[in-house]
Amino acid sequence: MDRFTQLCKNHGLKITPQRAAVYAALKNSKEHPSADQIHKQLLHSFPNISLDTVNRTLITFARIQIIDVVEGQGDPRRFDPNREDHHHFYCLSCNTIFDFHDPDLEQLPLPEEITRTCTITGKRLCLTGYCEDCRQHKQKHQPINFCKPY
Amino acid sequence: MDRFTQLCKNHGLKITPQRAAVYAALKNSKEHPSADQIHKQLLHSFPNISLDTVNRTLITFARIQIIDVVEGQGDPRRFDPNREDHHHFYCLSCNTIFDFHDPDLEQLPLPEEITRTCTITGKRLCLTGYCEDCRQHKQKHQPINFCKPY
DNA sequence: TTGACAAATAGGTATTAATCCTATTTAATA
DNA sequence: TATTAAATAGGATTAATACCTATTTGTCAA
Repeated sequence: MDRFTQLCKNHGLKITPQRAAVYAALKNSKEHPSADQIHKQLLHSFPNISLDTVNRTLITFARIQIIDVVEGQGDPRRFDPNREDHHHFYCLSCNTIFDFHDPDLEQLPLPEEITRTCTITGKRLCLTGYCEDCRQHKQKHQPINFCKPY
Repeated sequence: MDRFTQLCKNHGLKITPQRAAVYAALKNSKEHPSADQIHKQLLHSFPNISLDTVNRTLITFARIQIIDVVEGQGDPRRFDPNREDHHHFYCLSCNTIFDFHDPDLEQLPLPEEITRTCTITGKRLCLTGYCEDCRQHKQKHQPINFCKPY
């Protein structure tokens, strides 16, 4: 039994050709693709596969924590008036984002390969979890995005 | 001349009552609000202000780097098959996200106040900038989101 | 102070991403 | 192989965002 089959069985998910194809497509990608990109790619092998199935399947995978949603994405755009060096904590329950500072982190040198090859214009540590108010009342919002837990 | 007026003048922007109100509303907020939230709030003082104006104004402010867009948000949702500890570099030009590892960062203790009061389920450093391929050809996509530069 | 002009706005329309709805199909189980 | 719950396709809906254009308004120079 392959790994994907095992994962589905562990979570009571049926093993469908569509699911296997979505999983394989994402696993083989280094692009951090969108549902739409995966859908377009799979249309070659599954001419009738729907975008909804692809999106729903990806979200299912994120909920059972076999893949992740890239942080923040898929949510309405939010703005930040604070231009000082700071970092973000995202509460998965109430969607609050609060700022924090971390002088140690600001000092931390970045990997040499990146500083050598790329131009860096911004740096932010993104923590996810449950804030002080919400830690007792988890899953109020059944977060899909930017979630480790579900 | 107040700070907002100064910033607008520096960038050749006209000082309009709408802009001043949007700027003040965001500056006074700790909520990392969306355009829609700011729009609703401003309707009390500007009964005719349009959502487009609020959104456009916020994006203008982000372009001149007096505010920021919260990382990732506003873009179509993208997925990540990599469940190991890793971090993300976002290229502002080609929209590539690539993974990198940083053992030092993984070791770094987080601020005690956060670990004491919150439950942390995820940790990711998000770097923005221009990747090796794009550093010569900046601004190909005129990034709005997650941008320091414009 | 006023006139000219470019820039910004309002409000309607269009587009895009994401989700919902429901009839049909399918995988799992006995 | 029959049953049943789960999953899918495909169309419809919603929500966020961007576009379009006539009108208004800051700005600047006379």
